Amino acid sequence: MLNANEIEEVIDKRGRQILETVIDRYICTVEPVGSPYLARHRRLGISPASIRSILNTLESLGFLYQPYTSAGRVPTDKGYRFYVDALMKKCQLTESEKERIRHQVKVRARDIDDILMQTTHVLGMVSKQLGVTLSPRFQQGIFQRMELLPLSEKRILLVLTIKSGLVKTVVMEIDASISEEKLQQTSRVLNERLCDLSIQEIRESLPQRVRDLARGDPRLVQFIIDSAALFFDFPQDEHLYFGGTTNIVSQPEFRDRVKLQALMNLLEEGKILGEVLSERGREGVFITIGSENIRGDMCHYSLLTTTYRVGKVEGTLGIMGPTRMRYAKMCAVVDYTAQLLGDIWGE
Amino acid sequence: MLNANEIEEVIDKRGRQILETVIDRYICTVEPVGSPYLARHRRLGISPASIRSILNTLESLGFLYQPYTSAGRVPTDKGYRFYVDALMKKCQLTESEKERIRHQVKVRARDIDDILMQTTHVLGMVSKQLGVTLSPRFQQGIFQRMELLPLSEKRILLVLTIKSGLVKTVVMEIDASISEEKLQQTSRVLNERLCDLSIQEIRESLPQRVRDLARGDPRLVQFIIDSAALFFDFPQDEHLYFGGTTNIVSQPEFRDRVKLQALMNLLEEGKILGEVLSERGREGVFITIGSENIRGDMCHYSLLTTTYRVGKVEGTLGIMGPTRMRYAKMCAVVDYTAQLLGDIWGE
DNA sequence: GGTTAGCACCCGCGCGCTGCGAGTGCCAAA
DNA sequence: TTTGGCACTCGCAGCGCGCGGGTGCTAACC
Repeated sequence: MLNANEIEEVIDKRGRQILETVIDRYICTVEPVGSPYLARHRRLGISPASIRSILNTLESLGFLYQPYTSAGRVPTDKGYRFYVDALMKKCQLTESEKERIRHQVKVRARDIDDILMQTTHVLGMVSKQLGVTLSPRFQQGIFQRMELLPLSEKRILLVLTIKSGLVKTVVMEIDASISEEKLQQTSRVLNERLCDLSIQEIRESLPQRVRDLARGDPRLVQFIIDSAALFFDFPQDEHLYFGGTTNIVSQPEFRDRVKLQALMNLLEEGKILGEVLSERGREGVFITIGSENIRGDMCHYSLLTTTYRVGKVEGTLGIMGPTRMRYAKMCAVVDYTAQLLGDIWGE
Repeated sequence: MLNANEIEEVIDKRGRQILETVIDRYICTVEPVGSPYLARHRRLGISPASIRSILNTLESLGFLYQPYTSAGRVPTDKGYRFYVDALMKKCQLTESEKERIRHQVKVRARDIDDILMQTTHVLGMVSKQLGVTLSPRFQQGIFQRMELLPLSEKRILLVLTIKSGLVKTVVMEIDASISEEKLQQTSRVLNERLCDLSIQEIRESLPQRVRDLARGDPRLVQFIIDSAALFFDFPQDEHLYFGGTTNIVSQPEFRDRVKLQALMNLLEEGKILGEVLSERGREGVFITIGSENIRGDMCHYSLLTTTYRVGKVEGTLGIMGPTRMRYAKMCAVVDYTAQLLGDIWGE
């Protein structure tokens, strides 16, 4: 973010006003903006000719470009960046918008999966872009308790609960039959040892922590140690939700079928987008615009994300769309939604 | 399905050959098929003129239509229906296709959710259509065991296992604190009473079955009875997966943006499609073509589904796409995939 | 010097015209 | 009943053209 002096150095006040107007206008109409419109629209008391010369300098600074000779101007990624950093006014959601989000998120909210799904959906709907959510990072959670339940002869259910209230179940297949009593003993002793550690700590030091167990079934303990990677390491476990494809498909930038298909690929594959999202741990709303996204084919989109908290566990949610989007509004939506999610889980 | 005589009554052999060729051709090219192509292609020893007269009768029977005067012919829904019922030869997948499906389904198959997701994805990929899967109908399952685990002061985790190996967890919030011992007692006695019943039976007769319990915590039992609808009734629980949007977006019928958007809506909303799928309990592959689908906007698509089994519990999987699709091949794909899913779960 | 009116010029877009070609229906002859 | 011939239909791609929005340049103006 630039401060006032630095901004002044780059463009003077009139330049900023014009850049802002161009961006606002282009976001609505998706058409190049020309000097006549700017002269008519803004009470700047400036003639089209003067505006043209300002547009010219804005273009030479790389904030605008002309799609072809003697067309109007279109913002560049750099232009949007300047807008976001220096020009954008903070936007508040109206009470009815907030209400709509609150309502939708709570519809049929039975478990965290439901909530995240609904949240993503409403993010998409309200923003008319694509809502994206990454499920909380389980590994940050604090171990609360584990339980081992017999399913059948050789299959055992491991139920892992995390302090924030998350519950995770894994089915184990073990090549030996173990009595129910042994199971209970084992889980009891494991619970004692692992209490209050984070999942990450457990994963890193499980063998040392449980090596010298007196009670419990040694084969089972060994099996759990061997499979620790599976139980306590959830690299792929960050589930990606997305919602609002309906909206984004109708955005004019996706007239081009190739682009649309690329987007679909990106979504369905999920891997790249998941990785990108999981690397975005920052305070506040984190915005990357177009070519600032270097991964995959993301360079045609803007991404607006923030961190939400479910107890002590963190996840990422946000909005993805064409670079042409209402950044101020989108910021507010993302921010409010993340906050709401934290509140709901607090209840 | 018509028998040989009935088929003969409707169209003679030459007519059937021509209808089949038109359909095969149209499926590849997505362009109206004309008499010159048919004369060239098939060694029928028949001139274009004769073919035209046959095409004429096929059209008057409603199997074909002309998109405009003096264009070639395009199959109607009724035409596809006749093709599927009477003309289509059973198609076998090649070993490499089977291998591909097997491989994909098992990638990262950790729990049933993963498997179904992967399955749906591969259904979409192999068919180049949209793969759709409805998760198993939990209510048909046979109760095996339940476990009550304390999460915190007033929150209890209910773990419900079903004979086929499915596991379901629900977090309960109860307005009283209950000792761990009481919990165990309660779950033990409930397990005795509910053993070997189907979830559906339990849902219908839970109060009668547990009314006169001597042991266990009465408040907890009452709470479980009161919430039986929540625990044992999973109307919305049939989760809908879909995969392969990438493919279907590139199908030429979705050039039309409105259609594409309608499709996206159908998918994302999920409700209608979910209902439609859940009503399709039939043996074998069940095919409905275009206007035969009366629900929602489904009348532009064909749906090909079958039932898969996970233990005793059934689910539905299939393929959805434009009416123009390779029905024989798609049948084989759907059939093989369902079978595979049963086998995997058997292991 | 910054601002502005005037002007020549640029270029995408929509429109109408046209010719081509694929395909048809009809008819008369085989 | 089949077939070759023929006139006709109609979508489509290509082309040319004029419109209009927008520009840059220049010369005059404050």
